[in-house]
Amino acid sequence: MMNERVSRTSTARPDAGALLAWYDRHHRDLPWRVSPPMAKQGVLPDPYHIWLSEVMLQQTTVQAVKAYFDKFVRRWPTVNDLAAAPVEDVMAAWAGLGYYARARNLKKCADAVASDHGGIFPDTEDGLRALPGVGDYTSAAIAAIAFNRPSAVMDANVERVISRLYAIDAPLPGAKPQMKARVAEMTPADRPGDFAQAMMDLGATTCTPKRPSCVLCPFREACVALLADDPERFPVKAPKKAKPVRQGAVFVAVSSKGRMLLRRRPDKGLLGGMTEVPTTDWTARIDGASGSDAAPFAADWQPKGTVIHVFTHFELRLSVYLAVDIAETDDRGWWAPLETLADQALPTVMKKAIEAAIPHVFRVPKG
DNA sequence: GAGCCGTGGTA
DNA sequence: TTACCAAGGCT
Repeated sequence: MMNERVSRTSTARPDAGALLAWYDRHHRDLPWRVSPPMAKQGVLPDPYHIWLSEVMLQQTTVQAVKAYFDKFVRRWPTVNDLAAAPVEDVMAAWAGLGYYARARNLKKCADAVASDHGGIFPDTEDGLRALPGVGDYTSAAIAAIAFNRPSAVMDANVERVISRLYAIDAPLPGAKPQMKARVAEMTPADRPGDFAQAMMDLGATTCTPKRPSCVLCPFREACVALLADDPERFPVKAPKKAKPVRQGAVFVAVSSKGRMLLRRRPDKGLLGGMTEVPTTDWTARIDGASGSDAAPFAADWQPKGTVIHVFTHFELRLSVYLAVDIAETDDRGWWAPLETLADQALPTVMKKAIEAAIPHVFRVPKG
């Protein structure tokens, strides 16, 4: 034919079938997932497992989530078990995973499902979207994966795949609606749950941010960014702001009975509802060390160096002080035996500070 | 819409 | 080392 108007300015249409075939061969085996052969026989996963994993996976890597998912399911096998648990236990179990509002909302959501829905998760996107901690992405993901509904599921992986497939120049997050419309038109009525998981697996393992493995991609003949030989240019994002530096001091007090003074942070805000050692406010950096004059009480505070911890929107430099053989008179918190520190709801920054004051204290054996 | 909200892995 | 990024939601 004479239809040689350039080799191929137009590309093949993205084929959901090709992606599903790729998924059948290259899917990841994950603890909460039903494998493709089972899924094709109509086996659906436990909605509780999918909900729990999806909340844990928000802005968090699969690698980090696996151990926490196993721990939660072992300890609370059903959503009713989680609803019956004290929120303090849930926060302590979540400690280290970050974004602690997720843990508070996880508990609220479990309570709502147990109380208002008889322990049964809603099976529609709108019904799920009304639950605490379940937003646009998570409601669509649960509806698709746990209930096989044809929801348009779009996370950061899918955004990357779609932005490259169509070479979308508009920057995120403004381009989200445009991208989601593309996802919706691609989502098949058959196997929508596997399709959603396939898109995310593809983004995580093949259509990676750097050096994507385009030669292995089921969309390689349709991808406009690859045709232009520059997949790494997408997705386009707004530039990020520099992180300011804040500083403060923390005070690790150990009593003559071998217990450490701990407190509970306010429910709202940074590390909300989590456990801390007494600390100053974390303020914009000032010249000169903050010193031990801001300690919760007078004692022989010994400087134990500085801990640097990077949060999402600022870097924190904490001066660590230690005092020992203290009388347990401070009642603005509780005195915890050192061998129980591992059971406390201590976020990572606090564990780092405590470890700086007392090396290896988290390995003090019980009994 | 934009800022807030953790942590650990990777290049 | 620095920078980027991860199955986002809430206000």
